Amino acid sequence: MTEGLLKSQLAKKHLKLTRQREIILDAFLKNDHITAEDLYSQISNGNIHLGLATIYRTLNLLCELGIGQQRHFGDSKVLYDNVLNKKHHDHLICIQCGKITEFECPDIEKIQEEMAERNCFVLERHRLELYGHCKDTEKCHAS
Amino acid sequence: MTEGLLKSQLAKKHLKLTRQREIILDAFLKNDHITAEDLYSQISNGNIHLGLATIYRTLNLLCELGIGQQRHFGDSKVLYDNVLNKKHHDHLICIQCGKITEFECPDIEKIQEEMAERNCFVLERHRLELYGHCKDTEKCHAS
DNA sequence: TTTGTTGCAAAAATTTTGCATTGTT
DNA sequence: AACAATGCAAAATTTTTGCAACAAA
Repeated sequence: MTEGLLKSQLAKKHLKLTRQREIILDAFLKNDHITAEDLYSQISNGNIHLGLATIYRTLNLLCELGIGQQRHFGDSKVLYDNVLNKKHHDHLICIQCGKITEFECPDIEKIQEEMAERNCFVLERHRLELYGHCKDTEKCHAS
Repeated sequence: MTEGLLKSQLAKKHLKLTRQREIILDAFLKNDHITAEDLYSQISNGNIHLGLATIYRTLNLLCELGIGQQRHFGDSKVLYDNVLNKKHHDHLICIQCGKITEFECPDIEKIQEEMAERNCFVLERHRLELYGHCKDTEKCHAS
């Protein structure tokens, strides 16, 4: 299913389906947000060796195909967000444990449209990140 | 006035007021958002030479003092946002001309609080960026 | 067989750090 | 005099690129 997807997406651009691309897509889709380096480690742990450059190239390719999206979240490293079969969403990031939760909020998006218009601006896309403390684990319950 | 501010802020931390720090603060406050590299160029153009490392160190210091804040905006370079005497604000970024406009929106912030709560999350801060096309100049009016 | 892809190492790009020297308090 | 800051060059970090060998169409 995903293999088929990848293949057809690649075919459109006259690109080739390689074993490496299959491996990377598979690993990528098992995560919600991951860095190139971490994906590299995950794949290495499965005793498959791929060059880090290939990971970067493929991750960027997945973004072009609309399967991934780059995010920052204040870190120096880029996180690749798996957006396959997902609607647009924003993120809650726990400052303490690093947990990332996705959410949607049509109400906010509506107001954003208004804000854009008020500023003579045609909105294309947005990025909203909420940082705070999650109450999920003991170490994360808010003070 | 700003000199006094800088001096007193530094004194609190047993840090010293140097000519370089004055120059950098002055230049920084003339901008709303700027990269370290660009600030370096601006200062160089005034025929003053400072090391780039000093710019970085001082910009980071200004962030610790609450005068600046780091931002990403999707670029690889960090933008330093001048927040002296400003309330919290978010940003509209023009994809075409790069223009950055600041805005506030209490309505959105209210909903953010609700979203955080609904997700068992204590909100600390947020980051909202709207990307699109501004209608200000000919080259930027939306299609 | 043609063209795209990989792996590696080297390069790029951005930011930080070590250290001797200099400047502030 | 004591301590912090600067400048420079070197290092660190993250990502991209060139190119020869290889694999897919």
